[in-house]
Amino acid sequence: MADQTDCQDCQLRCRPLFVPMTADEVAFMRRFKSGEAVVPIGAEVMSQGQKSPVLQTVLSGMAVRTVLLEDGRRQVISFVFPGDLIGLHSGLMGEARHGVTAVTEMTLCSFPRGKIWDLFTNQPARAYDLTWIAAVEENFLGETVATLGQRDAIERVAWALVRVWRRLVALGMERDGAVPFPFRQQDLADALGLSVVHTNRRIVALRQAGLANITGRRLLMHDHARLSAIAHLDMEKDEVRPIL
Amino acid sequence: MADQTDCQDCQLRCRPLFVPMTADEVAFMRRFKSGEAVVPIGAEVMSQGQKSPVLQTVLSGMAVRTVLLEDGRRQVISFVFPGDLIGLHSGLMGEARHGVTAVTEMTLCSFPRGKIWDLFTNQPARAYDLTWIAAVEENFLGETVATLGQRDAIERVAWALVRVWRRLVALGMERDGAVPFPFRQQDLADALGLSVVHTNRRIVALRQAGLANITGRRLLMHDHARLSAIAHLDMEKDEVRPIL
DNA sequence: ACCGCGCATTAACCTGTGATAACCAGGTAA
DNA sequence: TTACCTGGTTATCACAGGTTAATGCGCGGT
Repeated sequence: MADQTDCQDCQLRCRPLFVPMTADEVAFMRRFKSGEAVVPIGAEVMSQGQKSPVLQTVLSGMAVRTVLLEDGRRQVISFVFPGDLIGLHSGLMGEARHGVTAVTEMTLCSFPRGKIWDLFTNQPARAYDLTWIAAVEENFLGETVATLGQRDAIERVAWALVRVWRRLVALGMERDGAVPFPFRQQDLADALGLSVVHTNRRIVALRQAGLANITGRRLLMHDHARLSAIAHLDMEKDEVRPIL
Repeated sequence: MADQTDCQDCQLRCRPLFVPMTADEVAFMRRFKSGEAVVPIGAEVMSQGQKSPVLQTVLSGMAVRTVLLEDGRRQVISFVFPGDLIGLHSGLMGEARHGVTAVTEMTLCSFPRGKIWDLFTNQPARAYDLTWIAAVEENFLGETVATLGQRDAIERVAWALVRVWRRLVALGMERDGAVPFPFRQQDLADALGLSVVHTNRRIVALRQAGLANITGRRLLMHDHARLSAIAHLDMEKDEVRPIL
């Protein structure tokens, strides 16, 4: 395991996006961590309807959280980025109600499910953070519901692009006005409740308006302010959040 | 405060819908509880954008959780029923991103925000439950996103009615094949991302098909199985959940 | 250098839902 | 009794977005 990241040296958790950990917490996480997993592009990190034996924090790579419907359609619940936690639901409740599929190769930091109780009894601060993470996620889903329920197509697409952009910028992944964008237009469409065709129409419109552009697996942001205005997202600084 | 419910005698938490509490937990909750609040019909339990000094469990009555958009439109994020927790977000993170408005008179069991930390340090089992509650809620919002993103109007309406029905039945509120339904069609429409007019068209269709009927602030369920099929909800037993 | 395949893009056509508006039923205030 | 208000119902018409299908294009494989 010489190639694994020691929590002590973990670059990810030091990003300003995340709440800093105390030395004590880092020490606990090192004991809590059971290993790392590498997931190839396109593979399922977690399958809908199954129990997951682990809780995982994304160290690198991206994924989509999806619900598969009986009739074959799917809904992308959310995009998954480095720092996000996977498996909390299935960890606490029974089986997972959604699946997680990697859209790039990913490395995951694994924590055994059996030790969660240990975390609650011995590390109240970490338990608090875990709840906080769940609350952040719930909050975000609330915004998603509002977007799908009330916004029209251009607004939805703009919203998704700005959300992805801001998150990756906060992670320090921006280079020359662009961030990685490994998602397909089909993923975007499934996330926004639109058809691929119409999603494409709207993306083209944004491109022609000179606001943003998706090309070569990258998202180029030309006018963050105007796009945010279309998305009805204010320009406030994103809040920090805990990381496991 | 002679008219307040003692946690010891609380009928609500004894419903089979909820995970039973140990005597020790009940004792803690009695100390944790700071009082009760009665909210009149139509009043705001919590306002969007404000800090809430308390965490509250609904003892009786119902509400809608809503997000107000700049342009005056609103999205109903979810309906709130007895046993639900209000204020977790604003309790952990800063201010609330959504508001809660009573659609009937409500009684709420209040817990001071300042004691949350106490809960995490001294009652790990209760802290675990709190996280569990957050996860259940998040899970439900995921289902909501899938519904708004992928379902058409009839399916959405059916979904909402079945969800409300099952929850109230689990709470023992069913009488003669009907449960209280204090929400307006406008609330339903705002929850499902439909116009009131179209929501009404679909409700009428369900009524004429003899599946369900909303009348006199009550929901009559005539064919739970068929309505569930339309809503793409399977007939499995609802899981239990913790209550604070 | 050519083939094949997954994605993006465009076009033509169709439909579910929204917007508007008018009307109705029941509750309540005077 | 009347007037008024809230919430539900119905009809008409327009359009955002869905559906289908054909075309283009870049890239890895042979």
